[in-house]
Amino acid sequence: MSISLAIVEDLPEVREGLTQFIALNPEFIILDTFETAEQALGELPSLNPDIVIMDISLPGMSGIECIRRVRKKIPKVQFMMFTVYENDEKVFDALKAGATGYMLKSTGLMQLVEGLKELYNGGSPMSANIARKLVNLFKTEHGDVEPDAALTNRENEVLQLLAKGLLYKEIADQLKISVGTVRQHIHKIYEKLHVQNRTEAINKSIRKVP
Amino acid sequence: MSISLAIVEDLPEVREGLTQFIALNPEFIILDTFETAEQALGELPSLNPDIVIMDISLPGMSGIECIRRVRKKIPKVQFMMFTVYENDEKVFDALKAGATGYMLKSTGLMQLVEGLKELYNGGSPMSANIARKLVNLFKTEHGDVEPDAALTNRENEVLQLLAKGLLYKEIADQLKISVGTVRQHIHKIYEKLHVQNRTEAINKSIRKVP
DNA sequence: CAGGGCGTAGAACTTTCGTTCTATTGAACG
DNA sequence: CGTTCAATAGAACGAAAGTTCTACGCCCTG
Repeated sequence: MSISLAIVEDLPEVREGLTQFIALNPEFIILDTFETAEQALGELPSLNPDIVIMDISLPGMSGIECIRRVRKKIPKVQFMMFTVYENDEKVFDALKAGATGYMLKSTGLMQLVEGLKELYNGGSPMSANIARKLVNLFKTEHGDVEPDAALTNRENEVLQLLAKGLLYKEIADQLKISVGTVRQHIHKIYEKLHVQNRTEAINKSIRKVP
Repeated sequence: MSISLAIVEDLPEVREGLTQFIALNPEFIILDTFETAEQALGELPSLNPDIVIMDISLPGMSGIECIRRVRKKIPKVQFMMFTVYENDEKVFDALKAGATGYMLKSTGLMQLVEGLKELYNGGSPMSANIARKLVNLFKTEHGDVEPDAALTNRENEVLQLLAKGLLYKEIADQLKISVGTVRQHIHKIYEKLHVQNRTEAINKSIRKVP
């Protein structure tokens, strides 16, 4: 059972290099290659490959936008980013859009081929540098909180209500305490979370837990 | 310049297998090996290796707890998990504790050695299955916010920034428009969403909390 | 080409938020 | 038994947020 591929890559040398190298490997079948996201967008839904190897910087529509749109039509296709971009924004945007593999062009074709197999088997192969970005983000969002940053029970109650968008007065009424106390609790919460306002506090605490 | 290692692993066969295989590779020096987390905890701070290869299931203290404690003393040491555990909780706990590499014992020694090099060079090598867990978590937490159809493009842009907790002034700066306009957009947003303030708007559009 | 939606902008105003300071009570701890 | 901390509370004040009104240029559509 072979793995069917499509390639979206504007540079002819890279595209052909990829095609030829992958063709050496009998597990893969390359169904088609595209130079632009627009072309790919038209053809991919009917091609329905197992995996699309996707560049990011393309003339016209970006590879990321292309993923977003193609996935609406054929959600089970896997996307392997294969690009030079290594900055956080591009990486995270690609993953948000639905890419599940992310290999840098600098890591070489051998690893790419290994990665394609892993991707097909449900893994998320990625260059170690890319994985590090994810790990770092994960740690900033879920990292062990400093001891003094732990909120008290009461503070957590207040935070829950705060997160609903209630006014201080409404929170006070609901908890049967005064507005002054509410203010006090909230002030402490902001202090412990190192934030300046309600929205930041919510983003830092509530939204973290899936 | 060689990479110095320590190994924490209770099973003698695995420990010795690792030692011997890695010894074949001249880039590495194994400073010491430990059978328990407690032993490691005592010795690692003075050994100060570049990388610690860490098992999770150990008699007594777990490898994860060990990482947590060792990192307090020598924060720059890198930890490579090398374990059979593949369930989400263990993986995420290890990463929270400070592990930066996570390879499954099933992936083989060759890849482990490759991973050690990548870890030393600032990457986060991990088995593709482990990376997939991270990617999935990332997507559930940062999943694309499909812009609310009722809002105009501009209004959606403003809402995104509003949701980050930015001040009106900051939103204005970022979008290169005046604060008056920002106020105007936000007012329209609240009107369309039938809400009274920032937090309610975010709950209704982005977080979809009822 | 008139009308409507959109994006822009500012003025004037009220409400809410957030900070700072001070103070009291009760529980926990060594 | 003093100390520390969570929870309570209020006063006073400045900083943002949010409302209301007005206005203009642009583009699209009937």
